[in-house]
Amino acid sequence: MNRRNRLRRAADIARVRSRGAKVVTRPLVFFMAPGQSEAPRVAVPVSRRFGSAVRRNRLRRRIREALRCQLPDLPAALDIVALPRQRAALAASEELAAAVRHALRRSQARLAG
RNA sequence: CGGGCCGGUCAGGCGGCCGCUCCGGCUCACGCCGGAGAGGAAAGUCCGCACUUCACAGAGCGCGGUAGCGGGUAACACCCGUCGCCCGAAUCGGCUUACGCCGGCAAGGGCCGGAACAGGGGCACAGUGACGAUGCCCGCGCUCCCACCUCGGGAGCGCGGGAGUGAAACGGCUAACCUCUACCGGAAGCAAGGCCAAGUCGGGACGCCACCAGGCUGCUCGCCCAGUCCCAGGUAGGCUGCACGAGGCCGGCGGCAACGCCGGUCCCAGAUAGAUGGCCGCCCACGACAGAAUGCGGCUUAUCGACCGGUCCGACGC
RNA sequence: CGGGGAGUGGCGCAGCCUGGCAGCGCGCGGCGUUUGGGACGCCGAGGUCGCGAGUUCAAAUCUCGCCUCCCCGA
Repeated sequence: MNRRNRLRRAADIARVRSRGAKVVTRPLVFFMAPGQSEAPRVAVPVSRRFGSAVRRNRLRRRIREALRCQLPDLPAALDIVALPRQRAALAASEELAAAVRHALRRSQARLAG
């Protein structure tokens, strides 16, 4: 997931979290909103309550990998914030990927409707 | 062979597919090719420096730190050597019926380890007495007084002794109490600091000739300066600082060592919601603690294991 | 990343600087008072002083090293 696909500015993250569409899955909470960029952009905030720097880095990398695998299916100009819940640290990689697919279906239905 | 102790190195490996960051080259561009890519503690932030800003950087007092001696270093509370004190197994010696107790010996480990006749302060409880005692108790001797048949009582002086209490009793302890001596230390910190862009651009207080604002800070002096502070409101972007360094490796020389000098060789992370990941196969003793954020030297703490080296004691063999 | 502060009964705090007894308020338990409750009065229980070393005869207090929590700074 290269730099073009990252949601980087603090203001953008705050905008998506406050105004974006919200989809809740077992391991993750997704916020999605239309963005100004051509490419889809993603941010994964991991707070201190997930443990040490090693544990936080590992959780963020696994979530980002799950998102990267679905990157070709993402619509352009969509900003996503994937916020992990407490049980996300124990979730298997397949569970994270399923959560991403589920969120994508829900958002497409919501945007179409 | 048995036992004790010390030091160092590494931090799963190989292969395949899909991905991330930086650098170099090519390309109008999408992109392609090549190279590099977390730690011994990156951690805690406990010390020491570099660097930057703060009156154009000064003085005195205060305050803080260090502490045998010598050396190393950019510097240190770190490291090395050495002196002193303490700890330190079996075997050994002594005692004991025995359990066991006492004493001494190694490698090695630990020590904020200057000064208590420069001064001030403190030493609870217990105890006659605790920082001082020419004082308390007991015994003996001498003198005097009271009483006197005898036993006796009191005062003073001299000599001798004081079990026990307690950490400590005419001799100490405490400077990780103040203090003294020697040496060191200006303060704040890369969210420091510099440049650019965007943006709101109201109100109040003090000051603008010399003290009376502020700046170097706790105080005094000196110096600088036209702004300083508070409330409300706005911004939360980019570049730089920022990675060639007290640098790594190899060899030689000096030194007991820490370390230094000389020569050769190498370029070795640089993110900014923050780069090392995901999946699969094989091997083994089945993988711990843990993720750079200005850089470096230490200390401390966490840590599954693997390997290497050194040293001391005892027993046996030659 | 950097700077600062605090851990003491169940809760909120004092004591620490200047070392020897851990105390205050609320809460809790029992008794009294009341028809009962509250309030009030009397009595009482409850603390490894965050953890581990060191200095001292003696440490909540002094020194050093850890742990947890909180606050501030572009």
